[in-house]
Amino acid sequence: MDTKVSQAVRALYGSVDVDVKVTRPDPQFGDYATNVALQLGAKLGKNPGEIADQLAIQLRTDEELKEVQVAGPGFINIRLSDAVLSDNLQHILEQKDVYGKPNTYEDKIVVTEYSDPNPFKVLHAGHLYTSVIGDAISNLIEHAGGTVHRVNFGGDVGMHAAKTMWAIIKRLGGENPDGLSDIEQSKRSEWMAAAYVEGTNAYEDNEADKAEIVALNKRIYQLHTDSDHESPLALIYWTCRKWSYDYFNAFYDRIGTHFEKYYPESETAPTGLATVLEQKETGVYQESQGAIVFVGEPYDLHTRVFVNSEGLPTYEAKDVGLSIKKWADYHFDESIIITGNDITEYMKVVLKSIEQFEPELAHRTKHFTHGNVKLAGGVKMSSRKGNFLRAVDVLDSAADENEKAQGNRDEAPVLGAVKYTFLKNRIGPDIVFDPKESVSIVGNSGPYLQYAHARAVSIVQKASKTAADVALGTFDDYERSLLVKMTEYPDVLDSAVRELSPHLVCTYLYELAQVFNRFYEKSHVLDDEREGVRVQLVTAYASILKNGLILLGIPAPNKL
RNA sequence: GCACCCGUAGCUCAGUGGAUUAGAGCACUGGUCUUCGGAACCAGGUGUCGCAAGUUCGAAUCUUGCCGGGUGUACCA
Repeated sequence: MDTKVSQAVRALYGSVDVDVKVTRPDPQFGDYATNVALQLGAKLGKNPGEIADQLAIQLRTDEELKEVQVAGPGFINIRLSDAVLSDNLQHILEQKDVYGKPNTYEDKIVVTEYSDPNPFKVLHAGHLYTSVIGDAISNLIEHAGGTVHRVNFGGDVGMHAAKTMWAIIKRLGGENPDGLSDIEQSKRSEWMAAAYVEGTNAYEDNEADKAEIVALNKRIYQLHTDSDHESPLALIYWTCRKWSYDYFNAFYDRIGTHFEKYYPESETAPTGLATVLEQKETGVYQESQGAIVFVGEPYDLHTRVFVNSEGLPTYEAKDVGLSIKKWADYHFDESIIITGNDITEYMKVVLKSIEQFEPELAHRTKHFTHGNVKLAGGVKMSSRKGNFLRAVDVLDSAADENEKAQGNRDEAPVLGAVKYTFLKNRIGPDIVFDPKESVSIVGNSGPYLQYAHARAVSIVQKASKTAADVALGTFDDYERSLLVKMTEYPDVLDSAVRELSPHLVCTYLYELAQVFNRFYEKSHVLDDEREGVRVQLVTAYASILKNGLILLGIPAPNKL
């Protein structure tokens, strides 16, 4: 449609520099609309209404357009002919699940990094949120032709690990690895989460404990440097570290996310440290007050510590190491790091420092941020106080809700409800989550769409007529509005990929389902004289719904 | 203090690099249908689009200044 309008403009006004924009207006106005005449009016100093009239005359010569009307100060509203819509329907049916596939990332290698939980800590609602977001974005890029490598970065060393380990050792009555066998498998993650809280409180409240934790932190780094898997401390550390990864993997299995690679900080730290020390010689990093920093002020950023005065790499250096490792492992065209927006400024400093010695790497790296999950009523989550939402709490409350309504504990609608709740909003602002209200299973929700899909599939399976039985010809109003809505899908995907905005897909699918439900309410499919046509419409509709849901990471079973 | 993000219906949010009458869901009230699978459909809104200026034929959308909330700002991650 862009092309058609552009051609009409060129035919009448030559090569005017104008940004031809075609939108999808309210269906009562048309299938498409453009305000190009208003733009031209301003540019050429003519009456926009007259320009619109002339363009309309030009466009009416196109047989593929059924209606071209001028409205208001110079908008042009356009409707497609039924013949074109028939072609579109055939196209959807033939292409099936690849209908509307954009090629934005064709032949591109993309590394997406998200979720990033820390071993020795609990998975909270924020990890679930960022995992769902990261997954949907990865899916979108993949669908647009990219080769996507999903990776996960996590702190298996550092103060949080030391805090947890300190409390664990205390609970074991010393560095006594045998005591770990008393902890039941199902209790392990909770037990470690409690140890983290205990260690954090000790660190904040007691100077002597704090000193012990700081010392323990260094010893844990040393375990890695020495490849120590034998000493009592090492046995405790490696066992608990494995418990954490088991816990993560079980969780990712449950939500259907799979990472190709974990980058534990213990592996990126040495690379990061070495790089920072090396680049200190070239002047990228500087010594300051016993630490090694990157001075950000010349770039309108702030100064951050990369190696602390103990000689240990901070998160900054570990991130430098991570970037270098990812670059070496994948030689990506684009690296997308998806995190909360609280580290936006931090990441700018890290990337700016990398840009000094590895510009190509920095330029190909994109930091994409989302808001934080907040509890309703402005309650702040605090792991210390224990009033935070664990990731499993969110899933379990959705499961309870679903059981109340449907009487079963199927996971598909639970994932649908949770993921859709997280994805339907624009990525950026904080999202408010009310554990009591839980997640929605009616209205604009995942289960609504899953159900809509299952119902459509069920109808198709019962149909006796197929596409071949009927000539398409013309469409009635309900058929037509469904079909027009379906032709919008490629545009939606294109925007969603360009803007990495899964919520555009959510909004669209919901609107599509609403249009379908209106059609469905008024138009009988089976045993109707128009069964052949309608079955095709329902088939195409189901394939788009399924495609969209899968892109969002939401299961779309044929039966619920 | 400085930097960045966010203020749209009672609540949670859409609103595409400007436009035809600012829209959904939830909640509330009423209705539809002897279900092609009711997780449905239909009807019901007097919203200071945070406030105020500015630019324009036209601003929720762009600019500036305020107000309010959040986050970040050197040895945590």
